[in-house]
Amino acid sequence: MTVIFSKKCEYGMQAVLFLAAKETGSVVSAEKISQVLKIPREFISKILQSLRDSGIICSTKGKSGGFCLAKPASEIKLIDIVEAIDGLEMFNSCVIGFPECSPDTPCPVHDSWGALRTQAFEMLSNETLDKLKEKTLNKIQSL
Amino acid sequence: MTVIFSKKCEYGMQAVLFLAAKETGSVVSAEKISQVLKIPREFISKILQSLRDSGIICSTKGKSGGFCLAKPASEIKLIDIVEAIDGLEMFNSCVIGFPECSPDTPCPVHDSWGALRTQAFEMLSNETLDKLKEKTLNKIQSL
DNA sequence: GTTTAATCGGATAAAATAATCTGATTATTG
DNA sequence: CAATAATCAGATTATTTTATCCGATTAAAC
Repeated sequence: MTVIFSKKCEYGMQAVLFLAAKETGSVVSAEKISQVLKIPREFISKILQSLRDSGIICSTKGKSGGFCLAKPASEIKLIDIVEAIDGLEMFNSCVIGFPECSPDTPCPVHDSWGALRTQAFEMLSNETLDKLKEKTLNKIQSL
Repeated sequence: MTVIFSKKCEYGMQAVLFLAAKETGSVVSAEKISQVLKIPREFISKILQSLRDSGIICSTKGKSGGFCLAKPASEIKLIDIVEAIDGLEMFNSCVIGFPECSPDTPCPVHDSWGALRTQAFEMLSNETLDKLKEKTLNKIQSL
């Protein structure tokens, strides 16, 4: 194995990036997202529901219903999606699994790993969805 | 969730670091490792067996048997343990789960994540067990 | 040689994650 | 108002990962 984010989180990021790449305010169904991103339909539905509960996206029911961003793409960061689905523990836990890895009782790679982890956090915090729009469109076309 | 390495891999790294912190040639039983590192005994046994199959450690059977490094601590890197247990795919797969993420069809964070991933790989490749010996001893005392 | 303390190997169990099923509700469209 | 197309909620199933059990084998110590 070796996973950074859970499947839920990966799919969630893909789906929200997809929504952000659409014209503002346009509504997309779970079915459509499932088809374009090749994610099992019922699974992405559940993930979208939880992201709605977290306030990142909105949903409308009924015919021609679907999902859209809950706020401008410039105000949503990748780290928000990670936090909503997987949580932020990984940014504060030991990479080799020792308990209570802290400056007082550091693991053997505490400092070197800590630096990397901070960089990863900052990257995910800097990347807002609008900045990624064009690249997202390109990637989606290749799927 | 959000995991870098599997539990197996985390435990494996801890155990091999522990062996490397002992005097050269000393043999440690799975029971002892389990107690010191607080890892379920039967589970760490299996992990140690697989690391022996990978040639990273050796085992001797019978009374006063146990495990020890298969080569000098200066010749074992953390990445070797990761490779043996979790494999190296994570260093070549998309962080947000898109298929075929490559320079030709990059995901929206391909470049920024790629740089971090390379740094992580290099860190794990530079850290040999002997360099980490003292820090390992300190950490183990705090458990 | 018998006891004891260890690994070994194969099967099994438990827990977590990923995915699916089903039926209800909601709202648009004709 | 009936048909349709969507979300919603709860239950269930499947798969993977984590952990355990048990009997066999091995070798040291007495």
